Amino acid sequence: MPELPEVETVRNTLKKLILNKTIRDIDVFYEKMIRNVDVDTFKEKLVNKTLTDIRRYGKHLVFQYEDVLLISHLRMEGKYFIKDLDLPREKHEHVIFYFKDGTTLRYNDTRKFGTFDLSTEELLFTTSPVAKLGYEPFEKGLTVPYLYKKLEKKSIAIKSALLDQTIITGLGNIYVDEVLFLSKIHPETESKTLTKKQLKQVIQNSLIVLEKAIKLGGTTIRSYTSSLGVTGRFQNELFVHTKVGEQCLVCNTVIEKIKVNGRGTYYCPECQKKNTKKK
DNA sequence: GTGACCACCTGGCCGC
DNA sequence: TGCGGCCAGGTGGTCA
Repeated sequence: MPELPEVETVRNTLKKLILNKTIRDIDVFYEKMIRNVDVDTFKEKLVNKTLTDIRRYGKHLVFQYEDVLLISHLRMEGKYFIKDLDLPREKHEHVIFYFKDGTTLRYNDTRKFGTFDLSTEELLFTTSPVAKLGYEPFEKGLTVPYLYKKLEKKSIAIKSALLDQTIITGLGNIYVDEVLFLSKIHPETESKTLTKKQLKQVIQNSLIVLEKAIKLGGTTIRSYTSSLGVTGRFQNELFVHTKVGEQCLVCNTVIEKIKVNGRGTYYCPECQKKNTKKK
């Protein structure tokens, strides 16, 4: 599923291919995807607008169409494809943007989980989905004191806390497993018991994992593919995620899979121990 | 304020 | 072969 590195790959690919294109028309085949406006308003605001930039905040893509911002979240299986006008619509293409040059941008989403919101520069950081996001690992604001403050009263598992986009934005199920492995922290460890040294490890390893994943184009597990079928190579670098039954590359212990708050979670029971003392 | 649970949605897989 | 049930999971909403 697309996480921050995959979304960054999509952004870079789309930026090369559709920047400066002007929308002629839009077809919406699954109206529930458009969240904060009705479909008529959605079209009215975007038609005849030219794409001037594509930004990314966490896992959200923000298409800047002059004064209108189109916020797209790919959720589980969202993908963009650029196709010629005359190609027939495929089964899971739910939104099609028709450009004036005869090409189309098609949003394809098998599970229909993806979302679109409209916003403006003024409202982006106050009322849009982007406004709720915490710091990305790349941002200077993500510091040990910040994370300590956010977690000091939380009894939830650290795995759940790192998936909370209002604390750290950009980490998803795959990368949280990898970050916790590299940090030698058991995924069920109570968040408030983490030491500052461990939090430092979490921040450093988040940065390492995400930077490497972006460099390799993200992770291709099951369905994820970025625009035009570009696939990532980070799955070859995974230590624990999806490795259940395989030996840990560090200590040779068999990797286990558990559920943490309903999420499939992979870890090494030898390398990743729960904290025994409160800090 | 916090945390647990559920709904959203469909394809793939498994057992019968 | 066909069918039913379960699983996958990011996010938002609800409820205790």
